[in-house]
Amino acid sequence: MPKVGMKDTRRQQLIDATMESIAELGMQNTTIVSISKRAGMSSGIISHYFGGKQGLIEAALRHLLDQLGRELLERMAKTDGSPEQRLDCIIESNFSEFQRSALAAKTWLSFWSRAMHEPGLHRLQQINNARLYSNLRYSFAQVLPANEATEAARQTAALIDGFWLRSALSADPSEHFEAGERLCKKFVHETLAQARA
Amino acid sequence: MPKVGMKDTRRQQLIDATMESIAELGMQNTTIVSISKRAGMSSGIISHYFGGKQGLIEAALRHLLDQLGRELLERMAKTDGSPEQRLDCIIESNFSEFQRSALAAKTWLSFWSRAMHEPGLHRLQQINNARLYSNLRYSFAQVLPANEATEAARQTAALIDGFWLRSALSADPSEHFEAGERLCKKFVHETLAQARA
DNA sequence: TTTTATTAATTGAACGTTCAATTAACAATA
DNA sequence: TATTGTTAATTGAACGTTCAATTAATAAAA
Repeated sequence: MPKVGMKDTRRQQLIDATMESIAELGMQNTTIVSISKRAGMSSGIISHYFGGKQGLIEAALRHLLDQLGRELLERMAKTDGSPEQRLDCIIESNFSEFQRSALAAKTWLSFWSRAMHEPGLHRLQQINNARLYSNLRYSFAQVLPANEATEAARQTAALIDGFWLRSALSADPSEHFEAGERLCKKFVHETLAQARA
Repeated sequence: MPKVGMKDTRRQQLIDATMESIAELGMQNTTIVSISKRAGMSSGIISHYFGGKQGLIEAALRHLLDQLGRELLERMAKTDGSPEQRLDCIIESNFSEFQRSALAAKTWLSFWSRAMHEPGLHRLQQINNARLYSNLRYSFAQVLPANEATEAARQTAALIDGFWLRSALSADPSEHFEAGERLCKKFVHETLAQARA
């Protein structure tokens, strides 16, 4: 059965299976059996590749964060540097196709909840929060005075997370995501427009 | 040891202990033992009063929701009926002293996460969401045209949930809560001011 | 005495981890 | 080319732990 050089493939398959299991069953009911079954492997392989269940959970969150980061870089590269466009980019990458899938959203919310009581996850979570905030603040600060930029960035960050949360909990996440993205942009544009007036 | 008429007292003590345990240990690590120990009782009492752990969890969420609802009614009674003041009331009750405690916030987020996969909790969650949204929409609609009121209500609801979420996850929840309340009100007031202009 | 309230002990299922055994691919040897 | 030795990949049963639920026993109140 074994082929050499399967390490990266297997790790990715297990991470995918982890997110599927969390999205379907919730973190509460996700076990190493529910994960390994979905990946078509045995339960022991998880400890072999990730040192244990906890290691796999953290690797899965790291994967989500990486994907979000890469998404943002890609979109940023395609625009000129105007604050308006950069802010749109940030919003879009947070609501992008990848995020839009109910699978990722549910997984993310499960991580959020557990992050409150598990330092490893909490650290990753805080890094992500800080990155979103500082990206927003940087662009606002090119148009608004310092303290107003701070407030606008906080509001926008909360708006994004809030729409996300409500979408993940709603019966029809994708519809909610679309409305959320639109209304986040609306807020940003009106905030900028008011500054110019 | 047993006294008659202890039912309501014991039930409330167990609900309080449940929220303490969830806030301290997380839902993951909250067991009937961790709850009953905090309440100074034996583990069997939970099944006796709530039919089991799940029944207690749902009762605790119901208690949080009731408290939020009562908080809102109280504040509403103290104001005139202007849309501006009513909106402030809604925001204040969502950020009130009770909510501000890290204990409630963490408990709430744990519930949110589990609500995705447990129909009983999900139902309670949706009722709460709908109530917040319709309260907001009603007040906005007295000043704004229908579709703008809808959008403003959605944005405000997302803002509240977003600040909440970020506060619960932050190192210093109470400071975040304060800033959140202020920035939610700022959004509402500027939205109303723009409509009048 | 009967009922209500409560406890302490017990049970059985479910879970994560570990590890000896197995398999397949590869490399060296003849 | 065929044989053999080596290693990476993978399995799944066994183990110890933890948990929710149940049970039987106990104590106070009516």
